[in-house]
Amino acid sequence: MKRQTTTIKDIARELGISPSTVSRALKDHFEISEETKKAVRRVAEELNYQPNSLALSLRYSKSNTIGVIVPEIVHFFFSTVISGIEDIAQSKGYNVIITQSNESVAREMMNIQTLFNNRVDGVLVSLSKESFDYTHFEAMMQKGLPIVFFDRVPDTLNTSKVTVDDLLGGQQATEHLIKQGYKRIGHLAGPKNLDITNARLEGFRKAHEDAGLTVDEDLIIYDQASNEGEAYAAAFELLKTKKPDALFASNDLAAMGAIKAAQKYGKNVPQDFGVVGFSNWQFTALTNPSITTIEQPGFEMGQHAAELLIKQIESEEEEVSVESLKLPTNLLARDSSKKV
Amino acid sequence: MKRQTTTIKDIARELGISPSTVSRALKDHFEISEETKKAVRRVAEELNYQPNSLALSLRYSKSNTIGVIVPEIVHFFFSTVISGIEDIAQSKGYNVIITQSNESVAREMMNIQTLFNNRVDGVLVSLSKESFDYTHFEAMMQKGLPIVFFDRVPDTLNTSKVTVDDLLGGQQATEHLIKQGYKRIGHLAGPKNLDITNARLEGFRKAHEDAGLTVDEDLIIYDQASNEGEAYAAAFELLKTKKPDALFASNDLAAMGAIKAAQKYGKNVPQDFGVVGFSNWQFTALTNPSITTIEQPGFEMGQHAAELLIKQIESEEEEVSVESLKLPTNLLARDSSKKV
DNA sequence: GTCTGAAACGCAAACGTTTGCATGAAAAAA
DNA sequence: TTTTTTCATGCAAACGTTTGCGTTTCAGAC
Repeated sequence: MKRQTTTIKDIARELGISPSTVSRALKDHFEISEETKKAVRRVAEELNYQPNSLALSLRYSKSNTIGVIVPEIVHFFFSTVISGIEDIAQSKGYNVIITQSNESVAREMMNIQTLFNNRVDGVLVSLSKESFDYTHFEAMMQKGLPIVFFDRVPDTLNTSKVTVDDLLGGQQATEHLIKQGYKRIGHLAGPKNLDITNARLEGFRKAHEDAGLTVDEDLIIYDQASNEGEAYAAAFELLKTKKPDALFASNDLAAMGAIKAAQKYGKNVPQDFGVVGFSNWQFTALTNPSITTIEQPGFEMGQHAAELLIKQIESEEEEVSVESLKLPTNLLARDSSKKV
Repeated sequence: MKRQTTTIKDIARELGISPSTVSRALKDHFEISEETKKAVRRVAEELNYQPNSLALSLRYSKSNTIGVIVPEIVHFFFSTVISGIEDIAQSKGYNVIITQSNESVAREMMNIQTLFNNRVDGVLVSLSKESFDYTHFEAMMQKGLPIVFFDRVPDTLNTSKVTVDDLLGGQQATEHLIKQGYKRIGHLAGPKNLDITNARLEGFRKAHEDAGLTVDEDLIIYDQASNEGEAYAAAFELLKTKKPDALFASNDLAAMGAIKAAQKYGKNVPQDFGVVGFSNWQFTALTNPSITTIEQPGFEMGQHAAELLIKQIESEEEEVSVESLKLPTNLLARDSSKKV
């Protein structure tokens, strides 16, 4: 079935004038007479004229579209960020094309290429787990494609990024546990090579330091937190051998595993064992006990990233301005850590 | 910063031939000599030529882009559907533009208009809660824009739709409870005006009928299931007055509320009170007890909807073929209903 | 020598819009 | 009346690509 649209030419034909006059009339150009303008507007209304964005994009070499590459859409945090992106984009007249890398660099490279070929005005990226090499992004940036990274950002590339203040988050979590009166606090950390792992750990240390406590290195377990079962096992082992009385887990799933381990071990959460997670996944408010966690401002992150990108797109200047934003985290104190 | 791209003209200039020859050479046209083809391919490679999709879209009046309108992205089910859409779209060479209605008709109308103006080849829609009038969609369809609805579909419009078999789901949930030995099963239903509410309720009745049981109408509560607290109150009240020994909730949040109410009331879940939810939200596997629920195949729904749409887009025929798909649900038996 | 035919390529229009410049008519000034 | 000015509109090119049709060139047939 053919798409039925009315173009400027149709209006022109209808009125017996030229397309250029119609174009100008619609833009309220001063050189067009009131009469003609009125007639054009009337016919445009009648035929329900809608400008063809494709033609405009070609003409101006600007598509008013921004591309997004996320590891996966089905993820509370990422979908929240996307929602924030969509919010700003919408308000500034941009469309949003979503692609997912599924944590694969190969797919990521395909995506950025496709987006480029589709002439998006800029791209927002959160890296896949496999991405340690950033040359595919660099190449695009050299061709003049504005890119802003968020959450999972490249360490070396000189580019705009928006992240969460993981150090602060780690600090808030730990500080909270200390204030609640827990003494031997363990940490289920992420993989050692990730920036966020180290930042959260640093926050963990800083909170101890600020409270005049020393960190027992044996209570820090790396890379056993990628899912609930793994965390359960690690926490159980830790309970048996090192006798912690609280645990700061680097994500909420791990926190859940830790709680179950503690309960299995015979501890009462939170009375004799406190747990704090990270990310504020939806389920944390629903479990029993509900889980204390660190809220990451995903929506705001999307908004800021989109704003930064659009600013860059619409900037007249030759050299791009590089800005880095670190958004503050927020402690959500729930039942899993309320000793009193 | 100007975007730096190479066009067919650049290649033509470089070789001193005409753009048309370059175009044909790149498409391996038979009227172009081997020599020229080779030269063109070499230069195209050198200059890293990438065809301008915008120009192609304009030329062919086809953008290879499909639009999506969902109530909200930050929702496990919808993001799963989107993921399925993206999967098919990607494999068939389409881009996906995402918009959200935020449950507002006004926004929905804006979105469909924007998508149309951006010349998407077709649109996938899940209705907002406010959408009882479908004229804005009808208008677009009359203009030749293919639309396929999914999940929340219009009852009257003659169009392709993909839904979940809610009747089957309600039946599976209820049947399961009956088989587990529960006798007085209540139902926290959705709003009365929704199709899904009635379908699930019908399944609830059918299961009773099949088992030779009669439904106690007093055990059916409408529209008290939109969040956890509401469901908690409704379930508690029901427990006090009507003494059910099990509850089929029309969504997982409500199931959670019902579990908490039952526990508060002194019941042991699942020993003396069984609960089944609907949707298989992520948290249902993590709670204590884990929640038995009905799995809705969101990813497959996205895939099917996208396939239907693309088929319609690429169909040569004048009149669109209307297809309705009902996807089977699946019972996930967990702890909240395992009496034995 | 002219003619035919095939091979290889170029011209120009088209998709829908914008915009610098030219053109036309009418009104005002000479 | 002629010239200048003003006002309103049209022409054509451009964005990048494709494609029907025409043109050029050259080899071979007559």
